[in-house]
Amino acid sequence: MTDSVAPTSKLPEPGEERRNLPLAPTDEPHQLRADAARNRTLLLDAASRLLSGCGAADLTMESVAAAAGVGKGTVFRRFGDRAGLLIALLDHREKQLQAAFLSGPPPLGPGASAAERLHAFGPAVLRHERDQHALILASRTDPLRNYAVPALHLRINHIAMLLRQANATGDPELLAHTLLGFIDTALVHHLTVERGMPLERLEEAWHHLVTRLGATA
Amino acid sequence: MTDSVAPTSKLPEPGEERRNLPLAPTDEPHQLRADAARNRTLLLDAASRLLSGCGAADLTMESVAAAAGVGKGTVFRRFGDRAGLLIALLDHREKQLQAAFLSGPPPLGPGASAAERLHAFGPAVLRHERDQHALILASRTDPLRNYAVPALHLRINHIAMLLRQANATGDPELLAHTLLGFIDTALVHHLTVERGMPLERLEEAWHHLVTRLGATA
DNA sequence: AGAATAAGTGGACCGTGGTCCGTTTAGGTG
DNA sequence: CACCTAAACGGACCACGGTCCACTTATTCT
Repeated sequence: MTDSVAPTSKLPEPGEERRNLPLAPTDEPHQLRADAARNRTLLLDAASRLLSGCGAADLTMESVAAAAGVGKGTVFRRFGDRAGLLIALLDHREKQLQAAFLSGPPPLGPGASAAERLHAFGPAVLRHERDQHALILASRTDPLRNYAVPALHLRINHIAMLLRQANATGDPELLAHTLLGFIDTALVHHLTVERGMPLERLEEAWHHLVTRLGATA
Repeated sequence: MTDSVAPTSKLPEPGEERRNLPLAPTDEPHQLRADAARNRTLLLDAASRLLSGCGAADLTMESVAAAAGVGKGTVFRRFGDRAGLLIALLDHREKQLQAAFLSGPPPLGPGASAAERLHAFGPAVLRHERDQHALILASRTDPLRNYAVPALHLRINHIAMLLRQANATGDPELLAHTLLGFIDTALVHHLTVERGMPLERLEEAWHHLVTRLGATA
């Protein structure tokens, strides 16, 4: 679980909502000092451990700090804020999914046609997110923050690329946003859990969408 | 400026359903006691006034209570939490938009074809939300909360209805979610403000989407 | 009218996220 | 090795959202 994460971002206060962050491209690739790196994994481990014993909502920054044997200030210095910590936690698990659609076997990975890969993408994400929904939802404090998460960019670019390969009509980037919006954790959770909609219905709708939007003119 | 807010409101909601969440504060129109109703408008007015003097992020519950001349507990009793207050504030302004697409003049309102109304809907919402984005984003603390807001249900049902009228293929409700997802405030703000995308590009993409998804089989 | 009761009120109180700043330490340099 | 600097640390501290509960008041009932 030694993966990188944004060290922090300036926390704005005066104006109003978040400014246009320079969009931390790759996470914190800046090599940390030895003790800092050690504490970082200590913290992530502690958080992960605590998380398996209580809901994400009950995870307090102080308890994580204590469990890791460091001061509270250290947690904030490293992860910026609570959401930052949770996102760092998610980032690690996300990598497995990324590997699957970037370089895994068809139909998700290369080797299948663009259309096939698009069709396979929805269900794959749907299932992946279902397992992580508690963490993901807990990490969404600021609605704009999502768009700063590198993992999302990767998905957008991936889908946009597949759409181009499939010769879809329209704006690939915006179509990608549309498709990803449909399998967004919050929406999916609302529909399946709160509204009791079967997952199959969502998957079917996904295929319909892909067929409609990804079709060649 | 300080707009006096309707004390309360029950909007006729077609297809009212689920209720497994701790009752959204906005939909408790069940007649309040006289003093409570008075304090409610006092609070909304105070909040609105304070908001025009500072960003939504700086609005504290205590300051609203003080400005309205009531205790802090009263604010929470009435609106549940901070998001509830902000949503109540938005709800009032939202009604104008609702009137426009429910009973206003074509092409947004009845009188135009379903397809025309769908095409007109996107730009209308896009503009409406642009004005309110600060408040809207500030009210989005809990990602699932959005789906409990009555205004969203109204939009969903409206779009789904238009899609049916237009004989669109696929699942009308899920298509409605897809379309609305594309014009979600957070996404639009991200694309236009943080990414500098011109609004026209979004509108164009909207028309493309509607054409693609709303088309008769 | 007065009694009964449900609804509303306010502010002390608490927990947690987030900040601040004086202190400590890693690790490079001569 | 001694020294120096930037990075990291920790925990006191603060502000704000949210809860609680003893008290007040509107409304209904007889």
